[in-house]
Amino acid sequence: MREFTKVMKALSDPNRVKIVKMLQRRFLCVCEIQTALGLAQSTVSKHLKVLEEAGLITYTKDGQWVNYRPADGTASPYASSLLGNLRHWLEDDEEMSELTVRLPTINREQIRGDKDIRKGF
Amino acid sequence: MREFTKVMKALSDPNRVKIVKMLQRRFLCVCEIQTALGLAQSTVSKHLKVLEEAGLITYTKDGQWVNYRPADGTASPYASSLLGNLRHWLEDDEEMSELTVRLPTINREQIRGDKDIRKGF
DNA sequence: CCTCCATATCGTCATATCGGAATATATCTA
DNA sequence: TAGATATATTCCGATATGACGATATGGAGG
Repeated sequence: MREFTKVMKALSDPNRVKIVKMLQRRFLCVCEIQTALGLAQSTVSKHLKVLEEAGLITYTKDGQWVNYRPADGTASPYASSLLGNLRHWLEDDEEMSELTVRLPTINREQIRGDKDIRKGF
Repeated sequence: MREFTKVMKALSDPNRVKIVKMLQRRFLCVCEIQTALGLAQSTVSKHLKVLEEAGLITYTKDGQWVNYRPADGTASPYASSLLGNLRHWLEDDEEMSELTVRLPTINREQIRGDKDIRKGF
């Protein structure tokens, strides 16, 4: 029961659903997700933890970056099923469409560059 | 998006999941659900409203009673899909098993009788 | 070792949620 | 109509959630 409700709760927040669906297009680091959603870095980090503990996503570390991607489904059958459905669900959602268009323009190098600009370099 | 997260949120509470799965066995009135779950009547009524607004359950009035049952699925494709999965999901769940055993012993006439006993009749 | 960068964690605030008691509403019955 | 019953709604308190800023951690490179 707890395992099931944990997956439901993880997917009951729009921003977390967006994260999952973005990751189904390509793996992303925290700062890329932060840029895409326009949230504080700490907020994104907590959302990712919730999704990971529900068995919906996983990650691998690559130097200073942490790359998140959808879980393979071995962690939770409920997560696995929902991940399958989410591949086609919400494809016509307006908020998601906008994100999907912007996603290819977002990358970690660009983000670093933007920060330098803000600092006056 | 909102339609989807509403279904997820509705199913993120253990008591609401129990209600849905009980209704998949047979239709129930509010007082029967109240007895099964051991919650206050107002609490059950509120849970039922959340489930109904998510498109997961529906009801018909029968005199003073309101009979709740699973929705037919036309309201929400997300609700419909989850209802399908919930028919087999959590069948081995311990909390659900206990409920399933007790469910046949619960009926509205018995509940009315119990109240009279408490009042000293 | 020191600094920078990406990420995680902590503290805090506003709001949402779940629970119950009390009350309102609606229906059946005497 | 009056009273009893079933359900819905309202009010309130305790806790959970989501947001942010500030701080801690950990790796990369000088």
